[in-house]
Amino acid sequence: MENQQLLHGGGGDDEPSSHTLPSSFPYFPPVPSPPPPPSLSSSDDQQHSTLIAALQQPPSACDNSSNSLPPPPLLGGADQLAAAVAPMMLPPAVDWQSLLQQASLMAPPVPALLQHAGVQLLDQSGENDSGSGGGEAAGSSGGKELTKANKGGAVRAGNKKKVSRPRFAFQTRSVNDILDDGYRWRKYGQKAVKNSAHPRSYYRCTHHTCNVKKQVQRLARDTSIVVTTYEGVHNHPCEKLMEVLNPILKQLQFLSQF
DNA sequence: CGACTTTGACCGGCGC
DNA sequence: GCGCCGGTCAAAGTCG
Repeated sequence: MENQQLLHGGGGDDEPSSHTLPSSFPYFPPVPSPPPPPSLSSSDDQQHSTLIAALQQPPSACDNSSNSLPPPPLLGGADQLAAAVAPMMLPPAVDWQSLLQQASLMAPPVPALLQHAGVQLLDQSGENDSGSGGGEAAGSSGGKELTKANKGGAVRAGNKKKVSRPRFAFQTRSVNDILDDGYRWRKYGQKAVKNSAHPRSYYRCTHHTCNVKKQVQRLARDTSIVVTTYEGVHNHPCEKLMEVLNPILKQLQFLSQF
């Protein structure tokens, strides 16, 4: 698991549904020269042959949870930030705490830092709905007040059509299903998926104002590969990230006084 | 006791 | 119209 890899590949019938992410997808910070889009091959064989992009980040201090997956994104971000900032003399007036909080809000750790790590996301999707980002909080308001008659698919129907939200997926090679991305998730469902011996699990961010969801599923053909699909944008900072960064921030603030 | 997981049921979308 | 499928709900169970 230490050699967990982040993989990239095209869509397949045994993978979570996914689509090409529009360039305007707000999840990611601007990237100077975006990597070529994943070649979405319809061929199942080719699909696996496109698995690439081994993660080059060191294991994360942020990864202290039950699962052994390094949350590369988080750590990479923290490390990179510290490495970039530490050598500089910092003006004491800078509010690093709020800066990082903003950064955390604007660029959720997983996708953004994956890109920092040189990893191509396997599969990014999101038919830009107008409510990405801030819209997530609004979207969460309707969910809890569903009557029994409205449960299930009625949620989507109630919001007009199928409400598309920012989505992206990536593959990791790991024995653990759950990728510790620094956020807290609550499992709310599990379904057997057609053509796959492994069920798909559904998780929701436990933050009360956040309605981000993710799906976790193993590939049918290569059970060592876990496909994680995120849907939505966190509207709150990553708790674990802030935990990791707080000591660094304090040091930086201290050093910046000289 | 609260937070979380499990699991069967329910619902809408979609293809035939 | 019907049946399959994916996604979600919520009660019951589990855990710390």
